[in-house]
Amino acid sequence: MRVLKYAILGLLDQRELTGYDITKHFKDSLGQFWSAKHSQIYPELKRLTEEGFIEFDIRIQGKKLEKKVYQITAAGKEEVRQWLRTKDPIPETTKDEFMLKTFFISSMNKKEAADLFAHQLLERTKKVDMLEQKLHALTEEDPSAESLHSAQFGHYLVLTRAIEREKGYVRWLQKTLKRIETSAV
Amino acid sequence: MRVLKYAILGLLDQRELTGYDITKHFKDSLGQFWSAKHSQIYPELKRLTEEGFIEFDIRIQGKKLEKKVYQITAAGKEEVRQWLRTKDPIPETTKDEFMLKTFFISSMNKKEAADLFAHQLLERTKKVDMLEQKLHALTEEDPSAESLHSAQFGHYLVLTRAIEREKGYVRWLQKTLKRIETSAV
DNA sequence: GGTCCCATGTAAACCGTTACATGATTAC
DNA sequence: GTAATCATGTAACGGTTTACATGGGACC
Repeated sequence: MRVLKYAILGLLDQRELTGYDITKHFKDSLGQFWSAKHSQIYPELKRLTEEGFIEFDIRIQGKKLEKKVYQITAAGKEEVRQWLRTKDPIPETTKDEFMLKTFFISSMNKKEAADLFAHQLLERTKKVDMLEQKLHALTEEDPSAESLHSAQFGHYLVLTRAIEREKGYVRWLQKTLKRIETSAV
Repeated sequence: MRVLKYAILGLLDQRELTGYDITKHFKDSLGQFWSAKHSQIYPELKRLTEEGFIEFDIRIQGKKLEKKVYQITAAGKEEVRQWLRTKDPIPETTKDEFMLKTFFISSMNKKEAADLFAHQLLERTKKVDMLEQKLHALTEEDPSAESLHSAQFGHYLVLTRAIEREKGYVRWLQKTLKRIETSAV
């Protein structure tokens, strides 16, 4: 598996980055589909360096703050390309605690179920708004982002996918909430 | 968190089950949104018994095969109800390795990207078919499953949600694949 | 001087998968 | 008899989160 390995190599295949920069990328749009904490990233960077897939320069910020700027090696580039070509089977399970609760809806009364769904609908709607603002900011900044040849195309694709995923969720929540509310007690 | 704890308590709140039965449930429709292997389930059952949320009877199958049939206790029922009422914030990240690769589309050439998307489209389309067959089987077996008051309503909801989730993914894949194929080299 | 952000690490605990291990029952 | 399924467990490993721990830089 070691997906984090490839996530880091993929990012470093675009530009040189510090561990801190990588952490920030996982808090941005990419974080909709993959993320890791800095406590996992720093040891992985150390390991990838030992394996020869990446290298670092130490740069001085200000007076004496040392930071490690990582670059991908030729071996690292080959490793990333091999991973990108690999077609894995799709996972059986995509974990979703809300849907687990939904499976147990017969253990809730009508009000409890309606409250749960209303809350989830509100949260997911807020998320759609947030994502649409991000997409707006991206296309403002780089109007060519929707083109295959833009360096931002991957960024554009994950945002559009995240938006459609959340909108689909919202539509299903609205439909199901109505069904719960209009059914006889 | 301990979501597996609640998944097991939720299942046992519906009916008594063995560890083996619980394992099977995670391979069924519920497995679209939560699952665990038997190697995780048996230790969790032991722990929940020690915590007083469940109990078991030993039943003899055939001549001497002993099986543990677990039942939820009053404390377990209260624990499940408290969890079902809890409104958690939605997770920032839903891990999806294919979308991680998509984010790195600028590291692929046009053919590699088209191949990757075509494969994913095929796999997701097969999954939609499989899920629709399951929904068909469910509504054949219990035509009242779409009603809030059916014991199968939770089962019906997870299936319809899984189908819509996968269909949304398929539509986005088709749209994006077309965009990749029709763009200039 | 304080607050927020930049920057890097380790340790412990927890969650999850793969592999190891065993044996009975059912249906053909 | 033999294969598939029922049934239960443990051990080792790997991935992920939370907490611990430290210090510099930029801005007000």
